[in-house]
Amino acid sequence: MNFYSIAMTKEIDTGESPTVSNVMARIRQHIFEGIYAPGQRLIEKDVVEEYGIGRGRAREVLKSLVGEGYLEFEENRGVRVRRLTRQGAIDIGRVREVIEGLAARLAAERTFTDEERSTLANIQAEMDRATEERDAETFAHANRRFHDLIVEVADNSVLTKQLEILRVPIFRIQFQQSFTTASMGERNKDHQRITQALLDGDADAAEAAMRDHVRRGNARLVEFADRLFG
Amino acid sequence: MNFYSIAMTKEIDTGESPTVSNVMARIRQHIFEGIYAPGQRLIEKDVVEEYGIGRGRAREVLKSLVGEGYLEFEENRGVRVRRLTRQGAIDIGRVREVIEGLAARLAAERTFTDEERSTLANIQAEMDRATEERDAETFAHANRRFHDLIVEVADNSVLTKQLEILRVPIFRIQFQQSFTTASMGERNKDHQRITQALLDGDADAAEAAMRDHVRRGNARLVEFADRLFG
DNA sequence: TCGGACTAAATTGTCAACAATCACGTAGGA
DNA sequence: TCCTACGTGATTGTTGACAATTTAGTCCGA
Repeated sequence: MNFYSIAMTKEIDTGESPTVSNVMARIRQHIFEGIYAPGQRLIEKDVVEEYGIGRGRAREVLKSLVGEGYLEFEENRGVRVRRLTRQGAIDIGRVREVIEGLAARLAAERTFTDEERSTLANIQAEMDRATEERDAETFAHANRRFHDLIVEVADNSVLTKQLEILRVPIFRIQFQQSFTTASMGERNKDHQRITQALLDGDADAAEAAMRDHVRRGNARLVEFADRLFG
Repeated sequence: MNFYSIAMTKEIDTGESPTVSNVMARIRQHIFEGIYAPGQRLIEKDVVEEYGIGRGRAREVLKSLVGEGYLEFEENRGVRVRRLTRQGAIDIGRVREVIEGLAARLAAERTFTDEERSTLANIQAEMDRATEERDAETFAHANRRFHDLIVEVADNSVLTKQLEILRVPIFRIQFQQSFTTASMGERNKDHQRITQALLDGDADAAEAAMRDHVRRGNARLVEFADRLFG
């Protein structure tokens, strides 16, 4: 499962009313891509028109997304895309650290298939190359596939879902930040350590390396956000 | 914040329609207490009558709880209390292990107030006494307060919410199991280690001890559930 | 006895209309 | 100029009725 393709379900273009889960997936994707920005209100009327559903349905979809943590709700004022405070970012970061660490542990505990081994090696090689060539965009893309692969191999549905939600509010910031090549060398060293531990099947090392990696990322993230927003 | 008192909000008995969040809290509490058993369907009409709200509202409340993970939804068949598969219990257990571990770490990183220190010491003393006297009920109660205190001191809103949801589906099983005095000695030894690490402010030790403790609990839980359900 | 088709009740899905509330601009007076 | 009061449009809250679907029972024939 690749969480960057949450809403890659095909459009139903037959004039039929889209399913509730379909609409939810599309809104999630919009939030993820930043089409719906943090703090932006989602007006029921707009959702109704945009997705071609009734208002009752729209309200239920929005309430579900509130429950999942994508949206905030305020009485008589509807919903808006969840905003991130400085403290919230820190809180998320610490939880994300241990969850991503667990993903690495679980992945390392599993016996990799040959295909998984070569996929991992290929992604690592691509990141090495991108680091060498200071190609931030390629690195960012490979970075995503790297983390996704680990979560996929970890094969824990609870972890997958929680991590998806934890990643949403910081994804945009990470994206902007990723074009800073300054940290690329350090980040790739982390990746190499993680990759090695995974291929060795060393769960302790994999978890420790991943936690260090995420912790450093969190520190950069908070610093970056502070520079942006004061 | 004590997550066992989620729905302790007072009844509004004025004939007024209860607030949405109030109803949600009460349903959560019912699920937690097992009044709504896993797999049990929640019929919209019943919810409407039970809580005195309109059906539209009821549907939105239920959809929110689906989003939060308390309920499962199936098209044209409504919602039911989330069921737990064997694999699901294992997946939850592994995530819970690292989250509770993080709670212990965060708690240990904080400087305890005198009041917190004495509260912790009192709970530990109560558990020691209960273990000595093989008083399973007292032990179970103190055990809850112990884990709640740590989460509260950890003071991380993301952690608090995630842990609350993770605990729901296994709470009932833990409750039945808690009257088994067999593991009480072992469990209290774990608690002592955790308490000591917390009072020492040793974050590494606190996290490690808590993770070991939860991992052992998970193992007992799965074994217990297997005996129950085959 | 078994199984399939049919009916009726229960339940969920959908929609439209109306009420309540909020946001915002404007007019009037000190 | 400033501030309050008011009114209007925009938005959310709520309800009820009706449609679609599922569920459960019954009848009937092989």
